[in-house]
Amino acid sequence: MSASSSPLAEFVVGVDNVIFSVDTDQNRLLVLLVRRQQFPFAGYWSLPGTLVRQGESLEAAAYRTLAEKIRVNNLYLEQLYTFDEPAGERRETPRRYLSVSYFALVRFADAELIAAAESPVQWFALNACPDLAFDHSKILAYGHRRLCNKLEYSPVAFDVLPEYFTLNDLYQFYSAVLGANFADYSNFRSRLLKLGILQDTQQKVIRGAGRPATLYRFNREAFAPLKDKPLVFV
Amino acid sequence: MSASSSPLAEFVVGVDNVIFSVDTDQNRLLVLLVRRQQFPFAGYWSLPGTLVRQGESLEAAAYRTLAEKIRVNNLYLEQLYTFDEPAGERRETPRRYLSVSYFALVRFADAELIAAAESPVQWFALNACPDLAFDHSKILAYGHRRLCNKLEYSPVAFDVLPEYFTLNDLYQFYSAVLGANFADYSNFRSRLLKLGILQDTQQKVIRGAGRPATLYRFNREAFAPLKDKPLVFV
DNA sequence: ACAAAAGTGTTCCAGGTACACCCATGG
DNA sequence: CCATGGGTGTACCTGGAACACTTTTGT
Repeated sequence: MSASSSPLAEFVVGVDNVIFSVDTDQNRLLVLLVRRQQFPFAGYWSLPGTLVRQGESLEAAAYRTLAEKIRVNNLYLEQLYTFDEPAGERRETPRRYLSVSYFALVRFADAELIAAAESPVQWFALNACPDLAFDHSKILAYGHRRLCNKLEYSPVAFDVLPEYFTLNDLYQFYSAVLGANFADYSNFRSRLLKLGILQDTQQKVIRGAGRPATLYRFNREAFAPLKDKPLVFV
Repeated sequence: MSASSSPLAEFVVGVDNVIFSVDTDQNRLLVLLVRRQQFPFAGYWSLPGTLVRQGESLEAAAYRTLAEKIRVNNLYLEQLYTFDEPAGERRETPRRYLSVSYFALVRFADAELIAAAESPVQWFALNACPDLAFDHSKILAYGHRRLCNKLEYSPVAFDVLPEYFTLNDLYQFYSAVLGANFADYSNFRSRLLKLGILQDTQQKVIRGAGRPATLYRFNREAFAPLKDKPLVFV
């Protein structure tokens, strides 16, 4: 804010998105990557990103990047972290680069990838992810931690599940993200039901053998008073 | 990353610090503010901030701002959030401004304010804080939430308490930040002691009337294995 | 002797864990 | 009638909340 003794840096600001989705059928946590075509790191996979344009907010840039790669109706998005270029790699000419990363969770069912010949885009299972360009592996790891926390303390899952879901869908969702090392199914059931935020539509759904499952939906009104209370979903 | 159809924004990047400290004697949570002298918001108090210089990392800029205002040996610092200028207030000429905020906690005992005639700097009790310049009140609120969370899930308190402290010091510290509406003293005691991360130096200290208190110190070795386990301090 | 501060112990209860078990459907 | 997945119930245990009580100092 003060007149400085040494010259100010001029920045170009980029936005990089960590876009997660969960394939509940296959019980896999997915991340969206694009294949770079240009120098540097040509041929490497990287997080979808863009540079911020004049008059465009950071968040708008994040949404634009997302919209260029997939068509999706239901998603959750929040800012993740701002990464400096490491001092070593920093090329001060002509302008310095700053990456503001965003974290998104999208509904898998209606996420439709926009295939472009020049920039292939693809879901990767998180545990079968290649080395990424730049410091994107670091950003991805950071995003994964955030995802786990979000899931435990806030109802993001419901932004991204189908409107009507079974308790088993919900359980699959959680275990895909958190890695199967959490509460067993029946305890998960009772905890969720006791919260009183799931509405029992009397409908049943049959999937192969076994007893039909009840369809539930998330009850936003019932959840509202619990917002930012310290409640735990797993 | 792609050649864009509309021109890129050029940024100047600033760093704004939310610097907290705790006066355990008076049981007050403090935040460091500076009084602005220039337009805009002349006369208002604001968070200490600076513009990022060429070749200077974000974090380095945060440390520099801190060092310009106070001399302190023990502190904790981490990035908080990156704030866009709201679309309304955004003046596109000549360059757009981006604020990366940092969050710091410093040891009160050895924090020595650097008084400069041109820019007064002062501790404010958080609950007696004036309206701040720009959107700094919003940033401050965000920082306070982060502080509360950090305190509950990580041992930042020990970065900032004196090396030797009584359990009551620790309790005062927590209640100054979290606002006295948490566990009572004796439960706090037993929980902390049971964690096994406090080392009982056999020394006692007498402060006025009452039974002498045991001095403890934080045992980093004992804590290491518990790192990033989900453990709760309050 | 009494107040003040440190420190210990006890009782009660909510909520998590780990199971065993019952229910409804397809093959 | 059995395998499969959905759903319920129970017994056990940990850990927090509240609070009574003891210990050691100053005045």
